[in-house]
Amino acid sequence: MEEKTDNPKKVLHKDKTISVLNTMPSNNTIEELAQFFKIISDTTRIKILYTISKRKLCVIDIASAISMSQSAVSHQLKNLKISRIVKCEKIGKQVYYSLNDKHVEKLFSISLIHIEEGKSGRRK
Amino acid sequence: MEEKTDNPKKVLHKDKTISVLNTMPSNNTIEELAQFFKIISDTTRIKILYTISKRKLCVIDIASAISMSQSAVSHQLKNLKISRIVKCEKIGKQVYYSLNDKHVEKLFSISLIHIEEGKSGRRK
DNA sequence: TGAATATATGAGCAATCGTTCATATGATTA
DNA sequence: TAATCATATGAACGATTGCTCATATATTCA
Repeated sequence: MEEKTDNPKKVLHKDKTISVLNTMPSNNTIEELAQFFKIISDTTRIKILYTISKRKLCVIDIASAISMSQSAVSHQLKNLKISRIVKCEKIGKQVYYSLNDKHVEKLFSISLIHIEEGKSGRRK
Repeated sequence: MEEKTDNPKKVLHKDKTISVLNTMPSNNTIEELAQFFKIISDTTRIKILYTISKRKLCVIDIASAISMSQSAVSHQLKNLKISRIVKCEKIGKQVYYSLNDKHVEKLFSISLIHIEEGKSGRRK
């Protein structure tokens, strides 16, 4: 599961490619990076994160705010919780969810800048 | 394709959920955010981005550096190019790819911090 | 205790994704 | 021009994902 096809074939610039490997994180770290971006790459989860970014909310309020079913939201909250991006707190019958990671909002704002720049650069 | 199931059911705290909607980006923007995170949520693409982060490289050098087939890398470079995260420059037979987005490296470093913090918080 | 409410979860299904394989395209060189 | 090299691409296939539906669990309240 480490390396896929061992397919070295040819290298045009061996010296360059070797030096690149020094800055490359370990396979394990790359896998964690990918996993983290995957969790914030779904529109439902992004909406959930925005919804609870200001204050903690219970599941049906989140579902109502983003017009998704309770079940769908609950499933995604579970994923977000496993990834330690949200935390929850049970009060009576309700479970209140809130952000557990101060980095997510920063990632969103940086990425929105990226998106906006892409738009202005794409004008014809 | 805009709203999925229109399933309002009940709202426990209507005042809270309404105020949340003010900070929520448009559906279109959310979709673009999701698309952007999706493109950097694959290990092959992350490795490619790290590989070309220092200097531009041609396809087979990238493939060699990350031990993936030329075809797989070429397919993913196409995706990265469509998303405007990399740019390319043809010189003779080779096509040299490089980063087109200064934000990606920042996202990686912030995310690595998130991952590291997660690890230290998880100790028992 | 029983009904109602809030949340969680398993199964199933359609859609998306990333790879391989085969081959096409485009550029250089003998 | 023919052979070779670098890259791109379409089809196919397996794996993953996110939803719905039905139902389980847990808490409150009458």
